[in-house]
Amino acid sequence: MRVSHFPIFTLKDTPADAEVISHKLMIRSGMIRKLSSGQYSWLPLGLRVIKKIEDIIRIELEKIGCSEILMPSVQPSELWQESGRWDQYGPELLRFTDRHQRDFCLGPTFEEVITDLIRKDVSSYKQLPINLFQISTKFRDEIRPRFGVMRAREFIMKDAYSFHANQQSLDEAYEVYKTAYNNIFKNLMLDFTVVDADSGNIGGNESNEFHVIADTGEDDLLLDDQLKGMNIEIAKVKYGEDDLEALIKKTNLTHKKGIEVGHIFKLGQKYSETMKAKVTTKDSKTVDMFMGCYGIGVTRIVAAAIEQLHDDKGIKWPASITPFNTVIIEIDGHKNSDVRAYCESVYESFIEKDIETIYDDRDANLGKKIKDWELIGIPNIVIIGKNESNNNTVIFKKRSSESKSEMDINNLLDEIIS
RNA sequence: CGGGGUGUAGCGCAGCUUGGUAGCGCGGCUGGUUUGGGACCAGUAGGUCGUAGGUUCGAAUCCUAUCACCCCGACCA
Repeated sequence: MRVSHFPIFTLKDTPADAEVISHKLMIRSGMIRKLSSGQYSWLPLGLRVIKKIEDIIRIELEKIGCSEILMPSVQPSELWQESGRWDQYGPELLRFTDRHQRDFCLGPTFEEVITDLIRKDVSSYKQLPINLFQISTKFRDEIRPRFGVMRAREFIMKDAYSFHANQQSLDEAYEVYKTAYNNIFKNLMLDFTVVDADSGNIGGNESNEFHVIADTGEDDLLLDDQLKGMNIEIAKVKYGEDDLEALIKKTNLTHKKGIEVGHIFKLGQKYSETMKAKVTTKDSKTVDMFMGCYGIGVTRIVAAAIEQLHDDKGIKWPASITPFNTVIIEIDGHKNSDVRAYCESVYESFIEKDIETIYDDRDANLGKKIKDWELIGIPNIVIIGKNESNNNTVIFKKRSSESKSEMDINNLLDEIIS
C-alpha cells in the first residue's frame, strides 16, 4: 500500500480523555476514534490488526474441526426468557422494542441463539459432536466503559460453542480447545498464561481464563514458575483468605497482573436443559446435550498487545499482528524523480516477495515520517533518499533498535523474510 | 448508582477568583524556501466558550438546571 492510498491519522498530542497507554497510543497512531463512551470506529490501520488476530484464530479453530458461522446480533427476548437470563442478566443486557412491541436485546453472548439453532437441526447423537464459532460484534451495556477498547460496550469477540452427547465428549473437547487457545496465543506472540477461573453468570462448572501478562492489567493472578496458576478470585475461595499479600505467602506463588483475553467454560447441560436441546442416544433414550463455550476478545487483544509491547516512542508490534511488516520511507521523492522511481522499484520488489509493505510517499520530511512509523510500531523501517538511490542500497532500521545500516536490497529482503 | 473531575477553534490548553464581548501552541489552507530525526518565512481561515434558563446596562466569567466525557468503586471478553 501507498500512504497516498492508505490514509493514516497520527496525532502529536495525546487526547485528554485517554488514560492508559494502549488507549493513548491507539488514538495517537490513528487506529481508532471514539464515537461515544465505549464505542469506537476502527480506522484502516487498526482494522488490519484485527484481521490479523482473526485470521490466527480462524486457522487454529479450523484445525480442530470448528466451523465458522455468523448469527444475528439482535436477538428475540423469547430465547432469553426461555434460558432464564432475560431476568438474570441485568442492565448490561441492552433491551429494546421493535415496531410491533416485541422485545429484543443486543447480543452480549450467544448461548441462547446457538442452542436454539442446534436444537432445531440436531436430534441424534450421531450428529455430535458439533463445533461452531463466529467472530462478531457483541454489545454489553457496561456500567462504566473505560480504557478505550479494553472495556468497550461494543466489541469484537470470537465465540465458539461445542455440543456433545455425553460429559466425556465435552471433557475431551474442552482439552482440545485449551490446546488450541494455547496455540493461538503463542502464534499471536504475546506473553500469556492460562489460569483456573470463576465461571460467572455464563454458568457451568469448570472454566479457564487466558491472560496477556501486562503490568497495567486489571486482573490479579497468582502464578508459578511455569506461568500456571489461578485467578485471585479462585485463590480467595480456595485458601479462605482475602488479603493479597497473605495469599502470596500462603500459596508461595508469584503475583502478576493480567488482561483477560480469553475464557473457556464447560457449560454442561445448563442451557440444553432449560431450552430443551435434546438428542437421542445410542440406547434410544433422550439426553440434554452437553455444551462448552469458548470466547476470545479480539479487540481487547489489540489493546493488550500494546500494553505489553510499547516504549516511549509508541507501539512495538509483534510480527504476528503488525498492520504492516515493513515501511518504506522516501526522502524528498516529490522533487527528486530518481528517488521516486527507485522507491517504486524497491517497493515492487518487496511486494513481489509477499512482504506486507506500506510505502510512505507523503511530501513530508524524514523526522516526521520516522516519528509516525515508530509511533505506529511497524517492525521494519526502510529509508531511501538520494544517496541510496545513487548507491542502489537502502537504509534499514528495526523498530526495536536505534542503529541504522546501509544495505543491499537483496540482503535486506533475505533478512526480513527469514 | 455512589465519590471525584472536565467541557473554550480539528488536537492540547490559557482566560473564569476580581463580569466589559476570546487568546496561545500544534494542526489546516495559500505562496515561497526546504525535506538525511517532528523545518523556516510571510499571509490566511476557523469558536453562538457543551446546552437551556436566570442575574446584570453587559456573562466564557456569577446563579440554577441539564447533557456529555473522564477517573475511583461494584461488573466483565
